[in-house]
Amino acid sequence: MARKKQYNEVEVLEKAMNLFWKNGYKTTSMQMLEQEMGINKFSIYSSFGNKHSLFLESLKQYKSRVNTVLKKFKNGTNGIDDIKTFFYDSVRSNFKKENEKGCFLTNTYNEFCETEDELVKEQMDTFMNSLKEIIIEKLQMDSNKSKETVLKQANYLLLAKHGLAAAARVNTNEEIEDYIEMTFKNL
Amino acid sequence: MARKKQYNEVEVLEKAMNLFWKNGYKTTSMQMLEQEMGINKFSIYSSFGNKHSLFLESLKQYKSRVNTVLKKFKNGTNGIDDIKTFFYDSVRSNFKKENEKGCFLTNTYNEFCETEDELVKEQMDTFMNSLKEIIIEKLQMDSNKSKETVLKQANYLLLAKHGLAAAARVNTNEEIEDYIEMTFKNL
DNA sequence: TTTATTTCTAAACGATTGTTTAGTTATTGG
DNA sequence: CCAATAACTAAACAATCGTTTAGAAATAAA
Repeated sequence: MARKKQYNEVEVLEKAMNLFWKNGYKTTSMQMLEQEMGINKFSIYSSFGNKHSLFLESLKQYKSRVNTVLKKFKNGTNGIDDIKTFFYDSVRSNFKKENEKGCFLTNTYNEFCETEDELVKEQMDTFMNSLKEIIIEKLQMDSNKSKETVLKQANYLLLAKHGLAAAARVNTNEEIEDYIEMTFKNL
Repeated sequence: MARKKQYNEVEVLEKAMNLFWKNGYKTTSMQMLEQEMGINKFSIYSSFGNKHSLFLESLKQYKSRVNTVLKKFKNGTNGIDDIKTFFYDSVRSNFKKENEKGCFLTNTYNEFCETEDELVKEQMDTFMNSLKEIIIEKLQMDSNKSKETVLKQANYLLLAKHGLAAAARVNTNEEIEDYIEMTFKNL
């Protein structure tokens, strides 16, 4: 028995996510969010609480999107080749778009690694850990590898993935492709 | 015929650099700088102009420090081994310290890559270009490599260096060591 | 149509941002 | 010792930050 919301909460969250993704947390102001989301500050606060919780929601939204890629990754049966495909899939979204924003999670990791924001760090860690698990799983498919080698290579690939995500913002598609190919030559 | 400065400009600049290095530009406030540098806002402004120019000075200070490592790198005669040594030297400072701040230039690159701050970008580009030049030079010492291979490997190493710097903030010394060894396995 | 309830607009909130200014303190040269 | 000059302290500046609030507009049920 009252007025209806004139916006879709998922749609405006998606827009907020893209803005945080591009500019980071600190640089993105409520004024910018207002403009990008197309709704009033009041509406933002009534739907998402405050800036920080809106950021956390954006992170979760991103993770649920990434989860699709992660599931495909997990379900593969080709060992190292699956990891390579995952690397390509991770930067694939950037290949199409005009503006490369890298990986939202990695960007956030870099922005928050000196802070004491436990909520954000928690979001990061759960993702990194599940990623590491899958990579180890894939590497273990090759029965020739010792346990030590598996762990060493997993660390290598995790760090390479982190670096790739960071570098994907400023490098060309060709450079990125070369990098991935070279990375897997070493295994 | 007047009062003397009660602080050393190079010393306080070094302290400002460390704060920017750790927290980035946006997160570091004048209040934080006041406290860290141990001098009043007035003194900061009279010595360095404003926050932005203080940041640029901090970048230059960092670059001049890195230049020592870069010169050693350039003067080597061992080709790829020199590059590897340079990679180790680049993260060496982190090995000792309690708090890993990564590479100030890479951190800045990541923070500013979506902005239009030409002065900061200029500082970044000159460094990246000179780095790429040296890497190509080193790779060319191996006369077996084709021109194409050299360029491809140079791009690979530059991206790996970028990624390493980004990851060095959140990874352990062991992981970093493993990563570098793996990176140079098949060049 | 009226009334209750919710969403909207827009202005204002206190706190913090980077920056400036007025006034005090200290040091140097005469 | 005195006067001139530079560096200090501390308060205030306007602008912007994230956040809240009061009142108008709109919609559903009676």
